[in-house]
Amino acid sequence: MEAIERKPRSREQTRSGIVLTAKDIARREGWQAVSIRKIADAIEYSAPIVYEYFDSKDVLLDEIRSEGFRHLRQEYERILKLYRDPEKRLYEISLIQWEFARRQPEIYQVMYNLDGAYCTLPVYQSCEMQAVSDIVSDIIFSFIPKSKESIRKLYFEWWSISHGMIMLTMLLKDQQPIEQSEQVYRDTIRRFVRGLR
Amino acid sequence: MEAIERKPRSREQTRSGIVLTAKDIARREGWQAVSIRKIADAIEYSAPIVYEYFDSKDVLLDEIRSEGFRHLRQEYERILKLYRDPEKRLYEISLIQWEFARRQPEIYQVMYNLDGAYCTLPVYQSCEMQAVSDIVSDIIFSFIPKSKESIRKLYFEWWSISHGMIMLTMLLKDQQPIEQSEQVYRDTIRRFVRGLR
DNA sequence: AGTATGAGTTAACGGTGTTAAATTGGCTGA
DNA sequence: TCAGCCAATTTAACACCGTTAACTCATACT
Repeated sequence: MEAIERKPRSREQTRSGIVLTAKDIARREGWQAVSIRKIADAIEYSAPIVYEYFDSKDVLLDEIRSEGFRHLRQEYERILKLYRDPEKRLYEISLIQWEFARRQPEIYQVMYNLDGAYCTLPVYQSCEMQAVSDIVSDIIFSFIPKSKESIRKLYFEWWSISHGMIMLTMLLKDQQPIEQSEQVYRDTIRRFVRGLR
Repeated sequence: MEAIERKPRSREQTRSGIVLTAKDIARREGWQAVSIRKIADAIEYSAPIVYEYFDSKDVLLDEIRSEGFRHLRQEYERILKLYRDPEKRLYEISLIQWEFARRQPEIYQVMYNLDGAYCTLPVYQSCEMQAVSDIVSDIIFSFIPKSKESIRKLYFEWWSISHGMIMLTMLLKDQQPIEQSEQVYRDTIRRFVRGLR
């Protein structure tokens, strides 16, 4: 029916092969080097095949981005199960964020259109991003049950500190040892969390 | 000798025309839409002419980036002349940073490779960026003359907060009124500056 | 046997950065 | 006046890009 001799792969395998290859090229050569033809070569198909799985390169990038947010969400929820103390929760979730950006920088890049990664589909209003935002907002709320506006503001602050430090660390990665950056990150987050009491 | 009838322009005029056009396209259509041919069309030349002024697109982007840092530096120094109090200085410089990113987002983008802007030349170790870093570091030092490492850490923190908030504001610009973001920015920076005492 | 289906390919369009070759036009020297 | 040169500028080309239409071809069914 469908089994070709080249290399029998299910539709799902091919699809995830595309995603995997895109991420692989991005990791090794940067997002600006990721092209449909290069992906097709790697999965041993011609370029138009990719379009049977993704309507456009934009949609492919969006998929990878969503995948990133879903992964982050899972990790967040793992932390929620592990700890009950809001202070501990927020601190550990911040470390998860750091680890994620450090271990999979190419995913972090495509999530926020950094360093040549460019996906035109808007990040905000994506339910995957909303989900991770909500988790953090909820933790902050359980901390200090203030008005929605206050929570929003504090979440805004938390995200800015975390994301800002991650970005600067990426920028200086050849200049400043990562351990040092991580120490500053931990200290600053800890101070922020303390400050919420 | 050199005056052509098309439109007599000096070498310097043509060069700045290229830069101006690049920024203009970036502002209106985003950096991913900036192409050598489009720039050439706008300045009424053919594409190869651009290469007589800039060795590559990368170098052109780098020039615009450096210009951005130089502009920022000038504004910083204006503040230094205006105020002597370190607290006031750091606060006002933070506002300058905010204003700059708000008024010329396309420049801010190319400075840090955001949203499709991508320049492969490294930002760090560029003396223009070093200059603005030094100004802020010096202010922090005059605040609390601690060790070089402490200053470095505090500068790292300041930059992260400022840059993080600016990025998140750009991300949410259609979601959240900019006045609200600005209020949070001011508050957070003020708190940071106070915290330095 | 003949045809329809579907997977996969090739070829094409208009775009990109970049460079070599060709062209133009004005000036100089004979 | 005309040949020749030089500099400015353009055309044409290369190899890539995202994307789509048209084509091939083997299989399955009538």
